[in-house]
Amino acid sequence: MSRSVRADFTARVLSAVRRIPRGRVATYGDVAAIAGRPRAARAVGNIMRTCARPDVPCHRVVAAGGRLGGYGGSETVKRALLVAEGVQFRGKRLADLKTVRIRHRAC
DNA sequence: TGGTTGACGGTGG
DNA sequence: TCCACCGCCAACC
Repeated sequence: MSRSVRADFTARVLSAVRRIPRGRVATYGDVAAIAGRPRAARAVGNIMRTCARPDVPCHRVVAAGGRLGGYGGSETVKRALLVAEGVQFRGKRLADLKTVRIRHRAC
């Protein structure tokens, strides 16, 4: 049972990341919340690392505060991908997180 | 089955 | 604004 729950959580996480539109981003916490585990941001990072599937735009998932996070240490690549999608940066952080951040809570 | 790891979040100094 | 500590959760050995 627990395994099914985790598998479902993982599936929801992948699905949530896949739904992030181009030019937008989401924090690990947001993805975790959408998947049903608001406090599983760390687990989301692990899922991203273990799965790392091409159909999952993991580069659109950033850390809280507009920071990039890990991404294997090559944060430059991740930043370049986001910049290519129109996301503006201010140094190592997003220039406007609240603007590009997706909102799963519809108006 | 149990312990460790790690692409995090929030708070305090 | 930056660094360190603690808490949380899934994957891996």
